[in-house]
Amino acid sequence: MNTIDVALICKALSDSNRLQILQLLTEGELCACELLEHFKITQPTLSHHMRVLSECELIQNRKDGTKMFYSVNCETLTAFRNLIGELVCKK
Amino acid sequence: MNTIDVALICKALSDSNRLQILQLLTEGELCACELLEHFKITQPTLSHHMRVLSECELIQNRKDGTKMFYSVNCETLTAFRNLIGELVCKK
DNA sequence: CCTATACATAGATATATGTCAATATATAGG
DNA sequence: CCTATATATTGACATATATCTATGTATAGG
Repeated sequence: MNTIDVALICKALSDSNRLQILQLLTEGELCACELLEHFKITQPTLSHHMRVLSECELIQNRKDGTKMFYSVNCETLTAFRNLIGELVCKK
Repeated sequence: MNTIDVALICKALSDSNRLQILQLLTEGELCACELLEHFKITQPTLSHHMRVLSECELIQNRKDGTKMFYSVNCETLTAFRNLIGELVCKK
């Protein structure tokens, strides 16, 4: 993961709705309909946010019947967390 | 620091130039003219980026003669790093 | 089949953003 | 004072983004 990848993930997390979605998903898998209940946005807007989070590979999805279940992509999140963790103030 | 603050910092770091600026500044204080040498952008564009980084309090500045020296705001960076560090995949 | 549910896509709109050229401001040196 | 250097500000422009309404698609149940 390089600087551009990290910037892309930061962009995905630069919206507070998406940041909260990721926080919710770290607790476990949720379907779009469950996520939607937590926000004051419409279903298409949530769908847009899920796409943004998917495109930078922060989350993955699984279809079950009519429901789409989303979960954290642990590999990407861990790599991102580690790179941000290296931003240490050397004073 | 709440979710909105974290999202604001992520937005500041969603540009790869700004992310690299922060990385450079973690190594120590630099003036704008020194920072400018690292990028293929004009001076006004750099000035704009420094303002964005300043507005979310990721960096601070100090004037010395005609030069403006920038450095990391350790308190903000540490708080941000810790909050991102809490985004752990619970599988 | 028909309908309801869950989700995605398309299109529109207002706003934000990254960039530059041009200009303004401030300071140091002679 | 005048000039050079360093930086900030302004204004313009093209692009991206967050959001909505309307519509399409797929699946489950009767």
